[in-house]
Amino acid sequence: MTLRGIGKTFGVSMTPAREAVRRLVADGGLSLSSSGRVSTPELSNERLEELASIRALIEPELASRALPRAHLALIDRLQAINASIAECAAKHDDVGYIRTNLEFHRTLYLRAQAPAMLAMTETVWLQLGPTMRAMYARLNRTEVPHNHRLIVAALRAGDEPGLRLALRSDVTQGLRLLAV
Amino acid sequence: MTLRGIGKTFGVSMTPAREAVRRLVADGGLSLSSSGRVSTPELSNERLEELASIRALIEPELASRALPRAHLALIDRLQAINASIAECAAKHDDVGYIRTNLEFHRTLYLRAQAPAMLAMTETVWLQLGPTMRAMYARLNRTEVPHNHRLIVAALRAGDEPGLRLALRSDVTQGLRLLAV
DNA sequence: ATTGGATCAATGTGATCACAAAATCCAGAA
DNA sequence: TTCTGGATTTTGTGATCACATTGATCCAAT
Repeated sequence: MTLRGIGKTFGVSMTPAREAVRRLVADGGLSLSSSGRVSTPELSNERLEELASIRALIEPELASRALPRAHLALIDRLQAINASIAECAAKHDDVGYIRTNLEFHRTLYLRAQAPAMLAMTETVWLQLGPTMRAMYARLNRTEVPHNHRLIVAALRAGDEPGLRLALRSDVTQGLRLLAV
Repeated sequence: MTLRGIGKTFGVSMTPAREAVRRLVADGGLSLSSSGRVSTPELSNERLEELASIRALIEPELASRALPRAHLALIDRLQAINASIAECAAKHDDVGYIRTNLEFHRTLYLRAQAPAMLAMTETVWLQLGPTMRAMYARLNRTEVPHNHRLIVAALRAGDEPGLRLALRSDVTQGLRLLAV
């Protein structure tokens, strides 16, 4: 990927392309080598564990804050997203699976009215992006994650401890698969 | 603050200055209005509470991870930093107080070997920067925070629950002062 | 055929320019 | 004195350029 190429792709000059790339680098979504060349960052196992821990810390908190504001329409919408996830899993559409999976989380967290936490979480997602992609590719999921159903159930029941636990499991589950 | 002015200050052109500013904006340290003008972001009480919550979530975790690696030299160094904090407090040097205060935390967290968490925490600090400045200015501290002494004591004793509690208190203490 | 270096193309960085939009300023009138 | 409206300056954005550095390619010698 070259700056000039990116610029030409989007019909702009080098300057905006450079700025966008630098922002991605600043957020950790891309890493730039010593010579300024960009590449997808290689995540060590330690860093992965760290990022998963951050998710495990923040996302249950976001869910807790969303819980009192979660009305029925939201829960139904989450269930619909789960259906989409199942669909992607059936079609072996990895990138769709990941995208709808994150959409599930984001939809829930948007209700938390905590933009800073959400932004932080999305930064972590961005950094996990390439690795998640590689991970789910060799996983061959075939159904919606069990924890997502637990999350919806806990929301319906207003069960905060159960919600936090389900989220923690859902978030750290991916790591366990990679630790093999 | 103008881009051209910043560039001239550092002896560079507009381009690097612009890039630096945009990076600060991306990290939340500055906010840019609709017309691209930069300004120090106005933190609402809700956002402040949120940022404090993030600190309360991540920083005890960082301290926990640093605890098993904390040798005596580190603890002595933390105590020395506490002395510096007391010095700044005595001289009513607000910005020095804040800086050494954060240096205390960063010194501890560096031992955690968790760069992603540390980066995340520093992002939060960056966002809190202007508000902390205003807060401590009208506070007129005169001595080192009690919680810092508790932190050092917990480190010496290897008391993880105490360490987490002390950190949580130290981090959320500032918020309480502002909620007045 | 392989390897070594030398040349060359390509890319990122920083500077400068043109332009549009926004802010400031100044004059004039109520 | 204060408000208003236009003119001027300022400022951010995007484009283009010059340059240094890096990676690649190619040719020659073993």
